[in-house]
Amino acid sequence: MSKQDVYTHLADHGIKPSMQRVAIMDFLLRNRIHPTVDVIYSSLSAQYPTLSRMTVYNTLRLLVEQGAVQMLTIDDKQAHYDADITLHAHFRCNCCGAIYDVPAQLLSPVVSPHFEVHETQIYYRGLCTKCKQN
Amino acid sequence: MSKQDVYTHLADHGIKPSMQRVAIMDFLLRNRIHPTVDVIYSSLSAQYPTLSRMTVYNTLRLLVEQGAVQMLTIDDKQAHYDADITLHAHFRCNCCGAIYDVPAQLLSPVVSPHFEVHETQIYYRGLCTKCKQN
DNA sequence: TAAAAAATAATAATCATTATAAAAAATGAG
DNA sequence: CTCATTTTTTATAATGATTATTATTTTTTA
Repeated sequence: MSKQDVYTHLADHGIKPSMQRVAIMDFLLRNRIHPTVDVIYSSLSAQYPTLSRMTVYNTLRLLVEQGAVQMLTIDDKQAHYDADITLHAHFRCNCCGAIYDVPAQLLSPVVSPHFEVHETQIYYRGLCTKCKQN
Repeated sequence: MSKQDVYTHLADHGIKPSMQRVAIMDFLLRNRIHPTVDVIYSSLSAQYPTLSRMTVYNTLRLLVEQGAVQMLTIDDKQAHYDADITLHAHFRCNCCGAIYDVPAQLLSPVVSPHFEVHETQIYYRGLCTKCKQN
């Protein structure tokens, strides 16, 4: 995953690259931790001191609109973001808040002939290994 | 669905009945529209003028904790609530915001031997019939 | 190179939700 | 039944994620 790959990924989704967009997309591609806006902002602040939290919000909205990233609403407090847009489910630990990828069983895409489905999300919640032990 | 059924439903989940709790549970059982806190509060305000929005929040938290109601995070803006706790999925129209019940295909409950799954949610998003026509 | 457009940043505002504390209602012992 | 204790509800204020607004900077283009 080189910087060039990030440019390609953005271009594939019709997004013009800027320093900030590349940095945010790159962070999401390298850190598959389903970060929040604040995690992204805090992580990039050191390297990009002028970065604004607003730019993180704006960029993520753009990335989601263009289908380069998906937003997870598994956490009722704040949105999480995932650069992996292939079919998979998510597990969130109710104790530590960590979100894990889970292979998704294939679902019939036909919800109803009347509804036009654009997006499918499968969420599991419970306790992760670490938190079960404590 | 009589008032008595509401009392039974609450008792089955270890919840002591109060006028407010019965009213909120009753509303959820009769109105399968996946309402928000505000919809519930507004709908009951006429009949219960002293009802506080806080009581709606508190009661819903209790109902969810006791498993009498499930919270939906399909909408990133605000929580929606569903008295139907049987296995089913949800479809949300991105245009009008309405949330519909969708029969759920059975999912293997085994996410990972390491995770203890307490809850499963399946969300679809897209366009409903009405909004497709416009 | 200058004007126009796009993107970013700083600040303030919004709004769902939570925290806190006071008031009211229910419970229970004597 | 009555007073004290606990529980529930209510009112108010605070929090915090997100959005709106507007100024500034950067990029594009003529």
